[in-house]
Amino acid sequence: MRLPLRHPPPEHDPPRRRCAHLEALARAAVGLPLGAAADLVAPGRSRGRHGNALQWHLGLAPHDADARLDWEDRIEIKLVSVWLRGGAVVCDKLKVCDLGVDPWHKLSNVLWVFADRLTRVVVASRSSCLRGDARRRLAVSWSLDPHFEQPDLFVEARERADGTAAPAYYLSARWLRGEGLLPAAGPGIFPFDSRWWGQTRQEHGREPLISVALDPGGQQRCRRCGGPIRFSAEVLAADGWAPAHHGMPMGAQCAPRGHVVVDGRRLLLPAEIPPEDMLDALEKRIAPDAVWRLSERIPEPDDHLHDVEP
DNA sequence: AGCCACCCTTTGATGTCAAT
DNA sequence: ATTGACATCAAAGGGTGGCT
Repeated sequence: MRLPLRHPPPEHDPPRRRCAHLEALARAAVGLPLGAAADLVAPGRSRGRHGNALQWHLGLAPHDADARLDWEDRIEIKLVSVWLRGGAVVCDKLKVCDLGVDPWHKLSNVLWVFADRLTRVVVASRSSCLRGDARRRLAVSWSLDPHFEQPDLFVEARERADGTAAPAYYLSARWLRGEGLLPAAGPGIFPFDSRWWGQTRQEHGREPLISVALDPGGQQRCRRCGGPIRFSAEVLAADGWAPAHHGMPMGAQCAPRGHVVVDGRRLLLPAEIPPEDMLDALEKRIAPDAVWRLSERIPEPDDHLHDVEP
């Protein structure tokens, strides 16, 4: 059920906020797999676990929902899952905040971080400030009928048996595409087959494990346990990834899981982290106490450039 | 016992093609 | 050329399963 917005749009542009430290971290995050950190900071299938993992990598505490902006109360950080459909990059609608919080403030200065839906590897980041025409375009949502006129910012309430609801602000997927925020198709963004993913996860109770195919020929040794992995070379060539069959012997980590291979040549590797560290994290070949944190590997600049208008 | 930054089903839009 | 049956595709929106 869609409801009217509670907060009217602002009539003036918000100040533009930036932080050189956050920008450096965002640049370095491209190519970073979030799965290993998610296992560390969030329980198995909790919602938003990869967003929590990103916050942790940026040096923040995995945050709870409140009205303050994530980064020094100046910049909101939003993780958006993306995948390839029909050759184009797409995403889902995105929750902004609960109905009690002003969404215009949340969206005033945002660092968007995009992660591939299949691999949970960060593929791009960009900053936005809701100013000028962008602000006026979104402000139109205030006067549109929430049901019939498809506003890009809307309130959605969930009817429950007891009549209560937890309404929240959402941004439409159309808005992210229309504003040109989504990254272009390129390395690291794979097609996603939600049917196969959902079925496989249901069969095994957990998300499938990823292996990187360095030789696209159709079989290789598992780098976690040494067991054989087989997959269709044709599917790998066509889609960049393929369902995989892990034969015996199988290690304790591999046995209870479904398996996927992704084409190593189509991965997006990080610029500031050694590729072998990236592959260790992507394939979950890393002990919980050894998971490295991006913020500890990226030096903090002396000047965060808070007061400079770019 | 609630809760929910997911993901699947439904619905509507668009494309294809053969019969008039 | 026009129409309608049928197939295919993507966006909307809400239910549900596993979490705290």
